[in-house]
Amino acid sequence: MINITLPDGSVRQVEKGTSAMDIAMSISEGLARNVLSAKVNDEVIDANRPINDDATVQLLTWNDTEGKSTMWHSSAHIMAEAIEFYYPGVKLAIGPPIKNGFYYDIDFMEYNITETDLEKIEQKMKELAKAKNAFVRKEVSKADAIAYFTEKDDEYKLELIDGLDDGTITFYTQGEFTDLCRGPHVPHTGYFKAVKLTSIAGAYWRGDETRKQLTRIYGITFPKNKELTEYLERVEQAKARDHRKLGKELDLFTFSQRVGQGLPLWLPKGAALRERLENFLKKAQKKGGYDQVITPHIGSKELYVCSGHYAKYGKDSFQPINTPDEDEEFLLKPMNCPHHCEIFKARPKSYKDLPVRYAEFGTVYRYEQSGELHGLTRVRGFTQDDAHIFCTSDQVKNEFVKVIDLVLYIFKTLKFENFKAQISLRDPEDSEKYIGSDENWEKAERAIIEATGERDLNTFVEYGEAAFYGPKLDFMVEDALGREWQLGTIQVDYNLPERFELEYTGSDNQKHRPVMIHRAPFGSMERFIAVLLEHCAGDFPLWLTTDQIAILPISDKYNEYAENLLQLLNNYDIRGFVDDRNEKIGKKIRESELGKIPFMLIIGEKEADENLMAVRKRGEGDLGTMTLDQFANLVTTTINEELALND
RNA sequence: GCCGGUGUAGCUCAGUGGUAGAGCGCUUCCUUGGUAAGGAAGAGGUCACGAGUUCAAUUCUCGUCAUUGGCUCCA
Repeated sequence: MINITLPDGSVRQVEKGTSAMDIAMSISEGLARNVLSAKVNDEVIDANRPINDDATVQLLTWNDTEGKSTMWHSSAHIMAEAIEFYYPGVKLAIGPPIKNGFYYDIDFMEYNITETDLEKIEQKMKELAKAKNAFVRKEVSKADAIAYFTEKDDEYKLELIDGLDDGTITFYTQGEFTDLCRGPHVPHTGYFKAVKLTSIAGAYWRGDETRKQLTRIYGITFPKNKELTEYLERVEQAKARDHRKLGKELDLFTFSQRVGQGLPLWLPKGAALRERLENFLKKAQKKGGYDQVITPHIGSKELYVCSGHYAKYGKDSFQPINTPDEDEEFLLKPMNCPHHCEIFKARPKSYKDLPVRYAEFGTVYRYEQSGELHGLTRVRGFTQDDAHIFCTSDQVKNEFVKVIDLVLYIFKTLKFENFKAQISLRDPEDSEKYIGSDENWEKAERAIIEATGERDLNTFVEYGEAAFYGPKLDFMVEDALGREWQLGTIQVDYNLPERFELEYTGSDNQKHRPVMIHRAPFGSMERFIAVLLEHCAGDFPLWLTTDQIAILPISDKYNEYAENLLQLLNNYDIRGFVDDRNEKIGKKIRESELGKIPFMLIIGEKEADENLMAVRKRGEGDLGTMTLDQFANLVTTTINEELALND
C-alpha cells in the first residue's frame, strides 16, 4: 500500500499501481469524467499512469491551467491525425499547447493548404473525438524510435530524437496515429466537443530563420460548444479595443502610403494628447533632477562607429545620408545615447556634478523588417522618452531604484496593474553577441538584480534578452489580445562610457569613468499610447483625454451662451467644444457618450437665465445644475486625484 | 525578410465577367426640441496600383504597394 496526499491535506491508502483516475473514481464518477491529467509530486502525468510510491496528487480538470494544456496538447495530436488522413506523407515537427490552444508545425511537402481546408480538418477532428480512441503511452528505445521515424521518413522527429537520451523516449498512440511525445495526454480523444482551427502561419523549424519554414496551424478546442462561442466573442470584443481602430475613431493618428511604411502621422488630437503625456513626464522628471537637452535627428557615421552601433546594425539600418562632400556620411539617429555622451563630454565634470541626468523626447528611426511593423506598437520612426544618467559606481543602485519608482508612478497613474518586470541578461551560450568585458557585464547584471530587490516587483529573468551593450530591466504590458509589449526599460551600461572615454574628476583628483544608465519609462510615445489606448479602451483619464467637456445647447437660441461658457471654462484650463449642430439634445448626448467625453454640459433656457450649467457625467447620468466655480472645482479635484497630487 | 489573409464612398461593410450599393458621416432645407438616434433632399467612388487573359475585368491570372494573423528580428 502507498499513501496518497490530496490537496485538501487528506491522506488515502491505496494499492501500489493505483492511477490518479482510480482515485478520482473512488471520490465520484462525475469527478472522474472531468479529470484530464494529474499533478503527481509536481509533475503533470497521464491520469491513468500507475503511481508506485507515496505521493501528493492533484487531479487536473478543465478548470486548471495544466488540465487545459493537457487537453490542448492532445488536441494537437488529434489535429495531426486528421491532417495525416487528408495529406498522407506530411512530415510533423512539433505540436505543443500554448496559452490559448495549440499548434502543430508541419512540413506539407508538395501539398498546398489554405484556410478553406481547415474546415474539413475540424470535421475530421470531431469524428476522431467521437471515436473516443485511447491515448496509449509506450516507452521505446532510442534505436526503435529512430527505426520508426526513419521508416516514416520524418527528419524533424529524427532530429528531435537525436537530442534525447536513450531510456527517456516515449511514444503516444491514439487510433491510427503515433507520435514521439513526452506527454501527458488525456485518457482518450473524446474530451472536446468544439474545435476551431484559427489560422495558418509560416514558422521556421526550431525558430531558426536559416532553416526550412514549416506550416503552422493554430487551433483551440473546448469541452462544450458554448465555451467556443464565448471564446470567439471575447476575441471579437478585444478587437474593439484595438488601438488601430480606436486611433482612427478618436482621430489620433494615421498612416500614409506616400509617407511610407511604419511612419505614423499624428493628427491634431493625437499630437495634443501626446504633448499632455510628455508634460506629465517632464514634470515628474524635473522633480527627479533631470535636465532636458535637445539633439539633432542625424549624426555623423563616426559617432556610431564609436558607439559600436554601426558595426552591429549598420547594414540593417536606414542607409547613410550623403553630402556634396564625398567623404562625409550621416546616419538618421537610431538612438539618442551617443549624442548624450557627447553632451556629457562637452564640459569637464567633477564628482560633485554627478549624477548628471539628460532627458530628451528624442525621435529615432530604425529600419524594422516590413513584416514586423504593427500599428503604433512597432514602427520605423518613433519618439523615445529617453534619458541617460551618468553617475559613479556607488550611485548606480540608488539611481536605478529611483528610475524604477518613476516607472511605477507612471504605471500606477495610468492604471497599468498587470505588468511584469523582465530582467534581461546575456545569453550564456552566445558571448559573441555582446560587447564589453565580462567583469563589467557582471557588475551591471548584479546592479540590476540588487536594485529590483529593493522594490516589490513581479520580476522574472530572461537569458539572451539583454541589449548587446548591457543588461536591462524591461516592463512588459499586454495588449488587448494578450500580446506582450515592452514599454519601460532601464539599462545599466559600462560600455559606452568606455567607448566615448567619458570621465569625471574624483575627490582624489584622479580621472574616473562614470557609469551610464539608459532609461525610458514609456519606452516610446507611440507604443505607450497604443498600449494605453487598448487598456482604457479609449476612455482616457480626465487629465489626459482630448475633450473633457461637450457643451450641448438644447437649441440654437443658447449657442451664444454656450460659446461664452466655453471661453470661461478655457480660463480654468478645461478643454472641450460646443456641439452647436441643429440636432436634438438626445442625439447630442448619445454621441458624446459614445465619443467617450467625460462631462456633458447641457444648456437650455433655465441655465442661460440663471448663469448655470446642467452637468451630466458620462456613464453616470445627470448630476444636476452647477455654477462655473462648482464645476471647475469638480474637474480640478478629479484630476488631482488621478495624478495623485494630493498624496 | 518569410508563410497565410485582406484592399469597394470620409468611416463600417455588402456585391457583380456587361464601368457599383447600404448604414453612419458630410451639404442644403424643414423642425427649436430638456438627458442615448426628429424629418426631407443632395453631393461623394479610375472598386489600391500596374500588366495579362477576354468582345468586355472592380470581379479571373500574375506582379507591385499597403495592411493584417503568425514566424524571425527588435539598439
